[in-house]
Amino acid sequence: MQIVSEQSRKDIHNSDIPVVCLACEARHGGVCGTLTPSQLTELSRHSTRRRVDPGSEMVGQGETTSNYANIIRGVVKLSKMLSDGRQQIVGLQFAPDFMGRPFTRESALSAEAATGIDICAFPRAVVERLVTEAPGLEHRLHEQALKELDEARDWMLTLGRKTAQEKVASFLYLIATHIDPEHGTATEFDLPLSRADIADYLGLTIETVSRQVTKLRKDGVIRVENSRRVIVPDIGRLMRFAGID
Amino acid sequence: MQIVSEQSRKDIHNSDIPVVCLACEARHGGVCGTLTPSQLTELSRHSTRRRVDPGSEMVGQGETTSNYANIIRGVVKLSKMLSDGRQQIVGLQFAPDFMGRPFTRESALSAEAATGIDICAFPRAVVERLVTEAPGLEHRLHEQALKELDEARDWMLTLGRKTAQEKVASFLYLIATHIDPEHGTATEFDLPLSRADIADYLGLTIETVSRQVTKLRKDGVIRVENSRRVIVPDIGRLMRFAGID
DNA sequence: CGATAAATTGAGCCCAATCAAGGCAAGTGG
DNA sequence: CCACTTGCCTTGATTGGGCTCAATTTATCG
Repeated sequence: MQIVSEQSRKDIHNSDIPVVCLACEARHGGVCGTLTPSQLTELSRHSTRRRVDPGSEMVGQGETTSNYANIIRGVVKLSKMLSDGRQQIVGLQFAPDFMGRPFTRESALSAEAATGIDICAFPRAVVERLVTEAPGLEHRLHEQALKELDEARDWMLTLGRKTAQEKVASFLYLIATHIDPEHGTATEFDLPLSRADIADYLGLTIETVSRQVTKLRKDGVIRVENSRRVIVPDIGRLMRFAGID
Repeated sequence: MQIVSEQSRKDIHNSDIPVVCLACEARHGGVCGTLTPSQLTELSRHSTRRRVDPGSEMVGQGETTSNYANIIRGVVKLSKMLSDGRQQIVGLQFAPDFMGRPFTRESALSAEAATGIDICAFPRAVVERLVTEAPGLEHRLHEQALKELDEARDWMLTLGRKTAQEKVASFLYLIATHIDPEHGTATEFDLPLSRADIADYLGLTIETVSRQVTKLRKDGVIRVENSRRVIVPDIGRLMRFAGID
């Protein structure tokens, strides 16, 4: 985790918005959109932009967190582990999601970069003070929590009741809709997760994931250029294989 | 779903708190705790107390919701269904939880009374107006959402990675800690869910649930008075069977 | 190119699902 | 009061989907 930019965060006199925020890809999508220019300046003064390599752990299960962050680029996986090493990914976060569990110091899960990512990190104290001053900020965080809750519950149905085939199809559908939101009937994308990660997300083994991908390919539901690149000729057909309506 | 009390909700001149709220078991635990007396009066003016019989559906998947509610007594199960009928319970709510998904009109899940329950229901419009006036209310709803998110993610680990034995033990542990919070090392309680519901919550079949309960009984982890009443002589041992630390 | 990790494929097994039968308690009607 | 039904739970026998273990193949990278 190396610091990429250390340029001054001071406000610019001829603009209300801090320079670092002006060029930020998460300027409107993250939590920043609700802040006034002066609040944004205050936040940006304490923020640091970081690049994190794929596979490196950002927060460990049970650790005390000192930061919140916006994801500027890439995919983060949130996972939980049993004492004997069995692991379950409980959520994926895509740019420009907000990362961090408000109002709790100790993290109940671990956060790891699935791909290379860029984040904009803020000290928890600054965020928590801003929350009390800007009701719009808490509202935004609330909505993000509700979105994650909806996603978690959707995934519980997948984990508890779907077959391996449906699970893999559901995962591909999830990625398709998140990576390539303006898809037509056909779409194409790179998987942000390894087979091992996909297995941990679906509650399966690597081998089963691999076999089901092969099966979907043989059934003509997907085409596989290499192990990461996937082409979906007909999203509706993929949805049917995923058990979605 | 019959209306139990229709008494006047008007404020009493010699008290700041509405009468119906004074005697309410959820007065402090639900969302009401953060409101000022006048806001509480406003809310209570539009609230209706209802009793709902076990098994009756309160909100259907895909329906438009018109109400929020506090659970005064009993257990509510939140579930999702696939088109072919496979079902997964994605959450349980106990008194004095708040029920309802803020900021969304269409429900993504169905809510059904697991036991007999009492609720205090409010029109969504009243709640949503109060949210804009009382930042403390949004904060309380936010915390409830975060709590539910934590619980959902815990359960994802159970659904995805635990064995049938561990799942059933995890369920018993969950109920033990929610029904009888001030337990010592031993505890005893009635299961609020039928075998079919437990199966839907654990992503198992009723037969497997039944077999695992029998197995836990034969292993001396629990004693079973009748199919509903369970005695746990040693919570720590149950936790170990549940794969918790 | 060789080295190492990631992914695929195969063979056999095991845990939980399925299919089927029976028990138990509460309710119903003759 | 007893036969019958109904709902819920348990138990047994069998099947099968996904796991385990092992061998190859394919990608990645110095």
